[in-house]
Amino acid sequence: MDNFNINTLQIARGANKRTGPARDELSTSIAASDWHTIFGGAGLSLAELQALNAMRTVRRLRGGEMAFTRHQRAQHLVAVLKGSVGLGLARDDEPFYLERTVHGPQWLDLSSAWLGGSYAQDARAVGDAQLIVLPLNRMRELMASQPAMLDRLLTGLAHAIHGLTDMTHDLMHKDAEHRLAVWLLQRCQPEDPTCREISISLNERKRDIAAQLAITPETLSRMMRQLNRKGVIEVQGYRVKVLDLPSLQALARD
Amino acid sequence: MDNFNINTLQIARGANKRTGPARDELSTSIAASDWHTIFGGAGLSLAELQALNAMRTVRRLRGGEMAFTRHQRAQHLVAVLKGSVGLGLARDDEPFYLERTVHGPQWLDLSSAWLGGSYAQDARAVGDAQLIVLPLNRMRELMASQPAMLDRLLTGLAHAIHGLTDMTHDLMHKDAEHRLAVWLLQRCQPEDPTCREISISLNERKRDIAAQLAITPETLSRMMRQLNRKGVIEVQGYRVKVLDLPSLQALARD
DNA sequence: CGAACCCTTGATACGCTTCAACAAGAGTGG
DNA sequence: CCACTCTTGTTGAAGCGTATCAAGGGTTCG
Repeated sequence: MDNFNINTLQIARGANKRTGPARDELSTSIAASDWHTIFGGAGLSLAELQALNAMRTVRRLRGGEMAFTRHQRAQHLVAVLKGSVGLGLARDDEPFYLERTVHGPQWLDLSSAWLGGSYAQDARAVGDAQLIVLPLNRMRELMASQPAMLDRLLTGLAHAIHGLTDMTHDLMHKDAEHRLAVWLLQRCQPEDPTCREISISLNERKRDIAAQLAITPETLSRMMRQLNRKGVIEVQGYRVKVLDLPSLQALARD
Repeated sequence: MDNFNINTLQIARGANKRTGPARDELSTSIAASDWHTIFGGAGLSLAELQALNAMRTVRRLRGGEMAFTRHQRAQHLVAVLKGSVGLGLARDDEPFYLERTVHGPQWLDLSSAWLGGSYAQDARAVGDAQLIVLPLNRMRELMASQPAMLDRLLTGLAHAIHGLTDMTHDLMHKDAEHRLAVWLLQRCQPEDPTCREISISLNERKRDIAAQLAITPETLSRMMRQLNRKGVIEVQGYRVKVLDLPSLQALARD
């Protein structure tokens, strides 16, 4: 059958082979657009950009490498610049208890540092990834001189809270099919609405998708097939076509 | 059998009778200790206390009254001063979809206002309660003049994130018995450890406890009986005695 | 080629919900 | 005072949703 191997996506091998640790790099430049994405779209002043670029460290991670663990003291704000990083719980036995995946330019952990303790979760790079690391004390200084920066951080934290609130709500009251529908819709958001057929390409392992939905890979497979049978989507390996958008939205709405 | 009626606790009647709305009051005074509890225990300066008392409004709620709804624009930081307020989803049919309950002096919603949108959830007073309402624009001014206040807010937001992260973690991976054990332990924390018998008094309806644990009242009842049979706790109506603390901790630990 | 990893499918088991019935306390009104 | 109603919690039987276990096939790597 149309059974694609994940290696096509160049993810799993890197995530399971333990290649040597990557070195930190300072020489990488960060585009202003990436800063804007991370800080919520509002206009960053030139002074802010300069200050951020002066304090930031870029850390390159190979697939499977830990970004941080919950035993480390959190003294930095951490964002993902490129690639994907999974948040969850590392266990002695291999399987990483994945709970959430953070993609592209986005905050990875904005909250732990302020509490003066350790990180709340373990973080592991899914594929190769790049991290932006900002020391807390220098961020404090920046906030003192640039009050606008303060709002961006508060907004970021508030955004995280609302996302987690939604997540707990769904976990409490919605079943797996609903959560999958929400996830699929979130994934075909930026597509062109003029195109009649909306197509999603899954660029993670399906078991990682399942983990984020808090279901087993087996259940995810069954859900996919079920939606396929209903004519809502068409699944071909790592390619999902949305055939009946209204139905999918109905499943996600309630 | 030992079937206590909830009315003994003077909660349910107030929560279901729709008594008239209470009027806002400015004349209530707030103890400095309450401010400290809300803002995380660190020392608030005299100037900060004065500013907070100058901007705050105290709102008295009768049982069942809405504190805010997710259709209102969030322009205030809201804390619970006295009583308990439930966060969740109000539905057309009576039953309020309770997801979390906030007790005593504690933040109720610290995040929504920063996003410039509406509240993330509906909030409803469980019994009679008092709210502290702080206008966002005046909090901004205070933060500008008192940099320490900024840290307190960031810490509060970070604390909320960690709590929600734990919640999602438990919902994803832990069963009802575990969550109940965690809840019970959280409730007998401030008790005197020298006393051989730890006793907890449930001052909410059991169905509200169940809602917070994301289980049905029936399941909660069964779990209680199960723990009772195991000799871990002894249940008598709204009085729970912890007989075997180590066992309870073991259930909560993993 | 075998080994390792992935996904899928089926059978079975378990946890929890749903539905229904019942007991007991509190308020209400005759 | 009693009957009636409303609420709450409890208990049991049945059923749904998802996990678990086991087996099989596809692809890539060494």
